[in-house]
Formats: sequence, C-alpha cells, structure tokens
Amino acid sequence: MPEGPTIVLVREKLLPLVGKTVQKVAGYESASKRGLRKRKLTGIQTWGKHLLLVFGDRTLRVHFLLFGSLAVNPDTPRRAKLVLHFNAKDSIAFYLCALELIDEPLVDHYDWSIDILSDQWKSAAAVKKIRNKGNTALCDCLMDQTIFSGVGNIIKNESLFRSELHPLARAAQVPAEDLKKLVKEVRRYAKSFLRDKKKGVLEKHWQAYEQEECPRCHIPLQKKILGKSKRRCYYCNNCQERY
DNA sequence: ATAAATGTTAAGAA
DNA sequence: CTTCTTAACATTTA
Repeated sequence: MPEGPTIVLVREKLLPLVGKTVQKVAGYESASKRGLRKRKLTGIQTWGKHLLLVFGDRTLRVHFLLFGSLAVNPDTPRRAKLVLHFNAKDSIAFYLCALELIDEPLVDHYDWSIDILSDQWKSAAAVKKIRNKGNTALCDCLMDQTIFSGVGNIIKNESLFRSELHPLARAAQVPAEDLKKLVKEVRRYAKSFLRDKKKGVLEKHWQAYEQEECPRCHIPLQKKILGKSKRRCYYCNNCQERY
C-alpha cells in the first residue's frame, strides 16, 4: 500500500468526506479512538507515508506499514481495526495499520520541508544531510524518513538507477554534484510515481525495480538484499557508479 | 503450501 | 551507552 505518492492518492479518495461528522466508532481497536465520536472531519493532510485525518484540534494519524489498507463504504464486511461511521451511510474502514491520535498542532509535529511531495520540500537540506552520513550506504540514506519522508523501496531503487548511483556507494564519498542529481531524481520520480499510479501504469515505467535486465546496457540486473535497511536492491553493476 | 512483498517500532542482545 | 538484531504487526499474491 504505502510510499508517499500512494498516500497522496488515498487522501484524494477521502476528500469527499471532509465536512462530515463521526457518528459511531467501531472496530477491534476502537476503544482508544472513541474520542473521535461527534467530531467533524475538518481536513486531510499527508506527510510522507502518514495519512492525517484532521478533526479540529485532534488528528488521527494512519500509517499503513507494509500491507495495510483502507476502504470507503466497504460492501463486503471484513475484520477492521477501526471504522469511522459518518452521517448516513458514509464510512471509512481501516484494516492493518498503525493508528495514533495527535493532540497538538500539526505544524509543531511535522516538518513538511522533508516530505518529498510537499511544496515546502528543500532539496539542499537533503543533500547536506546525506553528506553528513559518513559511511552509510546510499540505499540506507534514501530509506531514512528523517531525510526523505515518503521514500519507499520502489522510489529508492528507481532514483538510484536513474541517477546512475550504486546502492552501496558511501554517502561521504559521493561528489556533491552526484548527490544533487540523486536528490533531484527522488523528487522527480516521486511525482512521476504519483501520475503513473493514478493512471494505473506505475509498473510499466519501472526501469530497475523488479526488472531482469538493465534497460541501458542490457546486462542482467543485480537483485540483492543490501544495507542496514535489508531491503531488495535492483541495480546495474555497469551503469551505476559505486565510487 | 510456502515465501515474500511498496514498513516501522520496540525490546533485548552484543 | 550505543549499536545491532530480532520479533511483532497480519494480508495478499506468486
């Protein structure tokens, strides 16, 4: 389910419910979320992989982890962690996910300049943070949500391939120009991911992720679990600079 | 049937 | 004290 762009699409899907009031809270984890009853959904925001349902001064934070999901007005009933029933027959059901209430202003809680899809995104700050990561492999720098909030394994692999950098290149050894290129590519591909996913053609434009062969030089792509993050890396030993 | 997948956190070990 | 490893969460698809 996740990666930042997917959460942005979930937000768009839920927008028609803004303005409605929660009449009933259900689900096997509803006890701790009873405080949402009678509250009006005043807005929806996202921060990286976080979906933020704003109810005035209280916000429900939803994180879908690896295989979480949600449904609007589900027709086939299924065990849900939380169900928010609104006016009449509108509802949102949350299945596997991490739910949390935030009772402070979101601007104090989140820094949107590190959200790869935000208007406030600051690429120079990301470059600076990577440069301070010493021996950390680029594949781990990219998965660091305090640098790139919203990047997941797909965006990681595609950005590294497209900027021609090896997942095991060490942060401090990569020239600044290359890091700039990488950070720019993360932002560019995240937007592309969003457009493609909306059109249902996300997989068609993958150049490295889950691919067998390098689209540039046509040798087989490497597929290995790398880095501290221990996630799949798809890369070309020929086209991606390791330093 | 079994494994692996767009992820994160917390507890325990080293 | 810090860093690393492991488990837990529990669904869907190949």
